[in-house]
Amino acid sequence: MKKYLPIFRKAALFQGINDMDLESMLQCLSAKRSAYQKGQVLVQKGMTMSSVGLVLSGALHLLNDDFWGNRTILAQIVPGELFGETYACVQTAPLQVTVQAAEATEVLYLDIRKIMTLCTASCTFHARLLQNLIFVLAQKNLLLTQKLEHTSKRTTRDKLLSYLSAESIKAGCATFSIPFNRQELADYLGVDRSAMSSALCKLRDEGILEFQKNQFALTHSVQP
Amino acid sequence: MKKYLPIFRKAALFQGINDMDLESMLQCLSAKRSAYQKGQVLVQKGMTMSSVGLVLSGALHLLNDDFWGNRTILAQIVPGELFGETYACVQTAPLQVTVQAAEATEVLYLDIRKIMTLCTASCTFHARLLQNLIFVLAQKNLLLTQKLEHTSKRTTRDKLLSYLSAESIKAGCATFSIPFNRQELADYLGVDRSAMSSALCKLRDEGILEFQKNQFALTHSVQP
DNA sequence: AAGCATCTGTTGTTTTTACAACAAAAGGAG
DNA sequence: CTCCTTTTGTTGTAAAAACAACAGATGCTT
Repeated sequence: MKKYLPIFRKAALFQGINDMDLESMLQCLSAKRSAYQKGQVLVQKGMTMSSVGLVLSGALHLLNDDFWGNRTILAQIVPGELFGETYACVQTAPLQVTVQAAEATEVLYLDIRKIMTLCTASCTFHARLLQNLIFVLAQKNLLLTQKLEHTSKRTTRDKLLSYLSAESIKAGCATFSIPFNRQELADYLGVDRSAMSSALCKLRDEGILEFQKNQFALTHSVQP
Repeated sequence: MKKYLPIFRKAALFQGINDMDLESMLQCLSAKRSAYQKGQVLVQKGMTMSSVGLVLSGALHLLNDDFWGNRTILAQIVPGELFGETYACVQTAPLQVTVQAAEATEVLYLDIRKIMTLCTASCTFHARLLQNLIFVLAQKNLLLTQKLEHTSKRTTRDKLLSYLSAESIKAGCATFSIPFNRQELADYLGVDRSAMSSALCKLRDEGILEFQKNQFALTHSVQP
């Protein structure tokens, strides 16, 4: 593991931790190494992660393939960087992305539970505060990722369907209300209000959804 | 402060912390309360934050106004939720958003340094690990926010200018290279590759930028 | 109830995009 | 060097969006 010291030294996760501490820490965290070939999929969209991945060599791509096969690169992960930390911190959330090796890549996996649990319970609620902050940041990550998933759709229609079906799923009900008026929704989706209004009414005319004010109902199951 | 207990109980930041601990903790963290009127701006884009804001009542909007006045609502913050935590955790990063009161709103500010510093130094590098994880998550937040800023532009041309000028600033140099080929860049920006290629060449013909392969140079200062 | 401001839907025009199909350039392997 | 693959640029067409201007609906205040 020593040959990766240059990577560890520049890794954000290990800043301020010296080489000696590092080695014992890696054992303590039960770090495990894996290697992948170019194009190989490390984790599939929809799965969950219980550990954080640290790229040792090569590069990864975070991909978002939609239903029709449009592929969006959300990010590129290079040596020293992490992936999956958001989903490891919010284990109830299934991966919204697929992780693929952009080239031959080595990865070090660290168990998130061992990272989060402070050895000595010195100041209980202060430690809890840090854990909560981590959770908040990870969840905000998810919100941003979700918004990106909506706004990355090519047409206003698809942006609407992506957003509304996500809201529907979140509400656990075909009928739901949204926290935006039309102008705010248009701003959120990054589109023109009047064009969005047209698209909305067209969807209603096609019988795909119903609405009045900010109460919506998806009447057909639609692939976002 | 007791009247906000229902808010505190459902606030993600305070999960797993009981009411008694909470009160002493708030003093320990030197929490400070402020009130705002509808439409009032709490923090302006470009500033920095040294504390985290917790909304007690009302609602906030995170706004992104671009150079020409197009306004995007990045998020809505309701009671119990935080704002500014990303920028408080990465204090070198100036706010990319403006925080505005969507209605009359009360906010509780918590000093981030007091949150991050564990009272007893029990397991030094483990605590450091948590701090680093927080930093990583906050920075990923920034990356997602930046991508959103690019992709929320209405035209391919503006998306390109937004992205390239950001890369230029990041490189600290008018000439810089990007980590994508054309197809990957198009995927990242969520646009069609060939249309993007056209837009790129048009910008070159107009003398706004030069490029060969993934080496770019902005020849005029352009407002993204 | 009347008046006013805000929100929402409608329509037509212009601009921009996605898409497709192809041509040119660059890079690698034998 | 030549063949082959990948990448990048070009062009034309059909679809979609932005924009602007307006009309109807809704809600609030007086």
